[in-house]
Amino acid sequence: MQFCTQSIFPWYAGAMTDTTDRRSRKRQATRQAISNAATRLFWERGFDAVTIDEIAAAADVGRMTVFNHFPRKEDLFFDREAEGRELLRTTALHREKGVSPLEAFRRLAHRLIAEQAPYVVFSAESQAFIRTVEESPTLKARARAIRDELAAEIASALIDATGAQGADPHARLAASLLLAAWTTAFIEAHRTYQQTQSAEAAQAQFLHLIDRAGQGIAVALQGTAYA
Amino acid sequence: MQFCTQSIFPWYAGAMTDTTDRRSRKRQATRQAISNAATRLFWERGFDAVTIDEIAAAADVGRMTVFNHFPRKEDLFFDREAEGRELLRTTALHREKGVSPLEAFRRLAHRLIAEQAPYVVFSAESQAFIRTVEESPTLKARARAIRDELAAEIASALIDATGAQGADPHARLAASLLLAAWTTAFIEAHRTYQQTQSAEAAQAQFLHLIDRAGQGIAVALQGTAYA
DNA sequence: CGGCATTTTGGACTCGTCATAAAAATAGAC
DNA sequence: GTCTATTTTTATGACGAGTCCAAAATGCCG
Repeated sequence: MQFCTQSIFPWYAGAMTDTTDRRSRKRQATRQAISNAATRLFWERGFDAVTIDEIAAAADVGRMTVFNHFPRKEDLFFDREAEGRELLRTTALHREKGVSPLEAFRRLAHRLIAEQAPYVVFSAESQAFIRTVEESPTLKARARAIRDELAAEIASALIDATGAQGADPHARLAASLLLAAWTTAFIEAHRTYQQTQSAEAAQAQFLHLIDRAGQGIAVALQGTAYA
Repeated sequence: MQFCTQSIFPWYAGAMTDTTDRRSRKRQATRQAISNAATRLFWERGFDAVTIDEIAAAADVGRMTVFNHFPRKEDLFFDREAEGRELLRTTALHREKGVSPLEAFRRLAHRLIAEQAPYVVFSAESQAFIRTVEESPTLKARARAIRDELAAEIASALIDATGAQGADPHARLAASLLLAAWTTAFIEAHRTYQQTQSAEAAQAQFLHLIDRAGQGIAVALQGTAYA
């Protein structure tokens, strides 16, 4: 598990790959050791101030082993991409009858908040997480890249979900607006939390912006299969 | 002038800094030489395949001189940030009476298309420009960063333009949605151009998406000073 | 010409990333 | 248990972007 999982979302730790044989278990163990060491160091000194060599040394492992498990340094920090991607895709695909994809995403936001899902938790720890990202140009760049990857995923999911023909530009517009809205809602909610130290206020801000943007995007996508 | 200016928007070349004394002139000359060399090499082999050393050698200049004029390698490619930023800011600030900021941006899009402004030109050359960016992870990352910088600029301009108090989250939501819409419109228009080889079709696609998104964003920002 | 500021330059250094090959650990077959 | 094949780890070396620093070249002005 990586920084964000360990520090912010501890309840997700461990047990995600089948560890049948000893080889897989050992591999997972070293991976874990590397991630733990990286997490601790990042937490102590920030992302950019920690070198791969230090992580390797702290994990008592060769430098190449680190790259073996985590192709990029940023992968030691952001590790929940796949899950988020999957969540978004299933939201678009498996939805109740008569609910538009856009409405499904709006409801997802409300559900995540209601369930206190890790993605939309506002706490001192999540604040530290945000700050760590903000302080590192590398992590900010990666965050932007992930945002675009998620937008592409949503666009593809929208096309798959509706089977719309020739409406790809609209799907990509919808995805782009959706991601922009979610990102902004998330950031602004965190800003609110930082100012008020109230998780409730932050959640309210998040949902307020999601709903506002949702209404607008629905109008923008009027006449398409997505709204 | 850099890659995009020289190759895509040649009519903007030259004459942007006052060259009173010989020192400034020489400095500008070396800067130009570096940029020209970089432009040619990027054009020939793509961005990532060219090293700073090669650029320096081609410009007959020391390696450090390159970094002296262009702090990052990407700055040799993207050089029109400031102008775009200024254009967006003035659009938000100096607009006709009774025209909302959002509507001002919509009209700007139509005006740029009508004037065949460099930003929204669709041609074989602009296509090559896009392709060069797409093929380089570094340039894609920089493009994303610029997008965020422009969004921040718009948000600040919106706040300045309306003098709205305590509505900053809405301003940032508006800016974020606006930039997402423009980016998508631009990309989709280029995609259309690539498929149809018709600049008219591309322009139509661009304006269609801008207008669609514009209507939606107006709804999203209903009740604020921005819509 | 000679002092002064700016610009240019070379060299050494850090860090992330990649390629390669060797070494170590492990699983399976006998 | 031993041998072999596969996987995993490791060391080494290289490359390129970016930074620091001190020295050298260049233009400016008295």
